[in-house]
Amino acid sequence: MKRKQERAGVMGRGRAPCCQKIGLHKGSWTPQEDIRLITYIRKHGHSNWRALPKQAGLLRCGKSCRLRWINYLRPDIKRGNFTKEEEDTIINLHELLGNKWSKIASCLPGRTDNEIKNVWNTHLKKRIKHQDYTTQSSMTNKSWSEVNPPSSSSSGITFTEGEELSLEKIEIPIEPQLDIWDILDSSLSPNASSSPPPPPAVENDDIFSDIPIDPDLWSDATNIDSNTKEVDTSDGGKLAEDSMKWLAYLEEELGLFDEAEEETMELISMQEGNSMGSYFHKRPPSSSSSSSSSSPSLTKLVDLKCINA
DNA sequence: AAAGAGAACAACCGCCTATTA
DNA sequence: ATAATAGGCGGTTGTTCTCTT
Repeated sequence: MKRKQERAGVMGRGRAPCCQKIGLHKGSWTPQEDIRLITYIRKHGHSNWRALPKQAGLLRCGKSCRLRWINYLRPDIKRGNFTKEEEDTIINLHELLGNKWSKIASCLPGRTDNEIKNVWNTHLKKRIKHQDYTTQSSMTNKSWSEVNPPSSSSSGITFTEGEELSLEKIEIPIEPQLDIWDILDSSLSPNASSSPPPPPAVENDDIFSDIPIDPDLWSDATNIDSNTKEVDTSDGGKLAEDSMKWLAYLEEELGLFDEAEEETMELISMQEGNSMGSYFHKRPPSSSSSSSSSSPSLTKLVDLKCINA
């Protein structure tokens, strides 16, 4: 940390910081910031990360917002332990691509490059070292993939004889990818039984009233485009209700639950066990790595040309 | 029950690349 | 063709959690 401070303290030299404004928040994101970011992106999208924090009223730099969204808040993030299949896929792809985490991540839907990088650095690397060690005595002059041929029951990546490193296509088993917003929307139907309320199409700005914003910090932020506030009042009642449900759900997941809102939460408690919950768990249960209970239900052909490009 | 060690994870930093003016 | 800018990527670090003693 000290080194960082010293480095940061060298003004006037080197590359300019991405954020000119001082006074921005750093470190862990608060639940309030998360809600603010989610709500803003849900409503306006994220076409311009640099301008986003200003317009969303966040005291963060755009990069920080982007990272938070991509690595944690994105609705299609798959959280929880990596399956054996996913781990084997990472190992195989790392063998091919090296530390190209984003490319590896592109072959693992729902996983982020950061997450994959962490998994690799924490235990996959060790596992490989161990495997190398245990096989060293009997195997010589063999690549890792030769020593550890992917079986059809593990990684799902198929190596055709003679084309080990020139894959055009790799079969990667993936979980069926559900659009979280579809899941949420489906929860509105009378028959829906296990999904959280849908995110609102319109934000309720009142929820931010407790978040102090320094008006000077974003002094040029007063021109938040009111035209982009696509408030559709034609169905205002339902939208407001959706907003309440969605925000209440977020608050519960983010630990902001207020007993005074119990009434609202009753709506949500009926939907426990929903898949959305996994997206907001503070931290997945202790990851003694691979779960053995995965059952890939889809096999996707991934065109590795995108990787080679 | 407390302390220490190690593991896991979120987030930051700075460089690189693509895009735009 | 060049410079400026924003987005993306990979390496690294600090904090928190879990396990062991």
